[in-house]
Amino acid sequence: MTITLSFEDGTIRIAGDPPALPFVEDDPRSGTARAPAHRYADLRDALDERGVAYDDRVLSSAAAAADLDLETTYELRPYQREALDAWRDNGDRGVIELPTGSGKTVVAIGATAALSTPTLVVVPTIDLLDQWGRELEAEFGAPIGRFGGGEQRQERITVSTYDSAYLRADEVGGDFGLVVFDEVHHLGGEGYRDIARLLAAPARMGLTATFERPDGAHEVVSELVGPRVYRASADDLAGTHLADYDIKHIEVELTDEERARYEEAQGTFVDYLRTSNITFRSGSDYQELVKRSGTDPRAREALLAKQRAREVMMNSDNKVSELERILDRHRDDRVIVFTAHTDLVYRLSERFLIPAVTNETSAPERREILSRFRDGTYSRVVSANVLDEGVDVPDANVAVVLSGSGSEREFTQRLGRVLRPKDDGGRALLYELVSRETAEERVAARRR
DNA sequence: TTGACTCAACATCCTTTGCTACAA
DNA sequence: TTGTAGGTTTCCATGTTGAGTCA
Repeated sequence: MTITLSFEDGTIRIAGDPPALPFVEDDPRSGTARAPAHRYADLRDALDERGVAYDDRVLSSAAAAADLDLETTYELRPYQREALDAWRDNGDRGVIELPTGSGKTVVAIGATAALSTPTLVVVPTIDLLDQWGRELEAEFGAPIGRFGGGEQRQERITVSTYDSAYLRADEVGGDFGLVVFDEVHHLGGEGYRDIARLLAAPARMGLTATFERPDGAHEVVSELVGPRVYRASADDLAGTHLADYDIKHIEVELTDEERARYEEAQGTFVDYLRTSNITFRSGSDYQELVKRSGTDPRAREALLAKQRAREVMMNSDNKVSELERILDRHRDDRVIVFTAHTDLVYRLSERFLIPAVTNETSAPERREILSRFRDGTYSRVVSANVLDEGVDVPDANVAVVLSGSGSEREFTQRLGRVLRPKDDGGRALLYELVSRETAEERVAARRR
């Protein structure tokens, strides 16, 4: 009896009598065997290896028959070519790690053209949905489908948000031969990883500037998309394809009043740790404290105190004074200011008359501000985390990080905002402001 | 079509003191 | 002996996004 493979609700249905394979399970309800859709390529390999004949109906007729005959006019830069080759050598699977501004999109376009198969591109934001849509349309001269932002139109090349892909993967999972995950580190999220599980696409490409995740979930991404096959850092490309840069680390003192508030709050936190048998041996022990805070008022008070201490050290007055000096020094430059708190964003915006972009800024207003930043009407902009990722931010040459998390990813993304090569060949500059003798010194050390 | 709202999901959040098991 | 990695799980707060609903 011949084996027949087909796609059904995010799984591969295997009718007939398949050999025992570790990822194939019996499905008593349908009387057939099933494998998770993402194992499609493995399944075919295993059957081929055993010389088992099978009728493959997994990819919908459109996807299976399609030779889109795509061509790209892009001339790949040497590192882009190497990345694409490494990905192809790994059986059209794997993650490519390239810094912001180095042209990750171009590599994906190269892959799409090379495979000429129906392609799904998954992106985290609507902004990126639009950008990819425009770029693919211009490059291939074909209509580009969209899942997300109020549209649900499928084409042979379709761009989707992670959220819409999550909602539709079990239904359209058999329609694409190639899937590209932009900012693929998001795929490690508990829910999003199901997207990759429900798609049958044998060819998979992940793109990111920061592959590794502090919670280790990049291992899951490796399983679902493939291992990291190529990596170039900002340092590798600085001076040639990206701007050279300097990082200036500036320490500021807390005022007496801030110091008192900081010590009081931080003391409350540390005291609780000392008296409650909570040890911080590894990062996730913080979760233990959070859990306790649900039932233990003292734990809750300790966390709130920690929150207050963080606010004091991150938003200290002397950082604002220091920013004033920096802005003065860089009158003729294009400056992006980053903070960790929206309150501070608005304070800075009022005091220095800088346009602010936060999550509360409406989409049209945000477009307006960024467009004026692009054409030079505005030379400065201040934001919390909105501009870190997934937004097309016009190039700047000076970044000021007033405060941030210990996340290496956040830091890399912020640095990436100033790394596009400068017309005059000038260097980019990132200022990092840190309150002396506070936990912020550790935080800053951790992110690098 | 728009704008406002709600909701769910994701990400970060972190410190000293030395437990325990195991590998080099 | 010395050095290093190990195991556990649902939520204090803030910032951000996309989807969905309704006027």
